[in-house]
Amino acid sequence: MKATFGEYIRQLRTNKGLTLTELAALLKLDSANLSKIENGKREFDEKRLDKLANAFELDFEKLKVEYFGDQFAKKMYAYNCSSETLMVVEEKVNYLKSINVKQAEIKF
Amino acid sequence: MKATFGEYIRQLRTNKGLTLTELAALLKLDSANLSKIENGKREFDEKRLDKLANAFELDFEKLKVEYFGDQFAKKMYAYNCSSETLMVVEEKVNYLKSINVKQAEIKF
DNA sequence: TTAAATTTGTCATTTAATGACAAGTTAAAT
DNA sequence: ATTTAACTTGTCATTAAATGACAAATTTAA
Repeated sequence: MKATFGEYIRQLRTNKGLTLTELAALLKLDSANLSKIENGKREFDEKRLDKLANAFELDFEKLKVEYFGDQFAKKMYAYNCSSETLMVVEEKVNYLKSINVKQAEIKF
Repeated sequence: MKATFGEYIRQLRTNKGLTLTELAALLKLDSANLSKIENGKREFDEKRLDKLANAFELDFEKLKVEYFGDQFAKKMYAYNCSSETLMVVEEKVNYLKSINVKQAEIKF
């Protein structure tokens, strides 16, 4: 998906023929703020990801990819992080997993 | 670098034979809070990345990779994001570059 | 055993995120 | 052209999260 998260939501919404007010109601937020979200002027609150998934019957795992992918990309772009950053993320995720495994082993 | 950002700082610090109090002074923060940072109980504030780079004569670009890599990895791990997320990040960074989104204010 | 170093707990303060609503603009329909 | 719904923008009070500060407890090393 080559778009910001805001653009992604707008696409979903317009495809389904919903107005800002209608979708905002489903997401339990103000239509003015949803407008800002779609236009990249506010962040979508991760607490509403489940409501978004329900509204459009989306696979939640894929939605997370879209959402967090957007978040990380914005930061990387804003701070001009080299693409090497992503390799390091992969390493570090594995490291965190390995530590967690060790902790779990100690428990039992 | 296979470690959390806190572990990374601790390594730098102990290699140089500094105490928490000494490094904390260089970073303009409380030694108790630096301890929490090294132990992963608080976040290192990005406003201090420059001070950290100075304290240890680090390449700033590499430090950013380490720092943001850590941040993203923690989130990915906490939310169990699939590794596909990183592909999406790459796509989205390119997308942001292509549409030349106005850069956020960068503090360093 | 004692002094320095580190860790932990707590809380007031600062800072950022959010909700809410008014006012403005755009777009479509008649 | 006027009206109406849809959308955008601006602002501000409130809420929630991050941070600073310091006391107290624990660990480490001399």
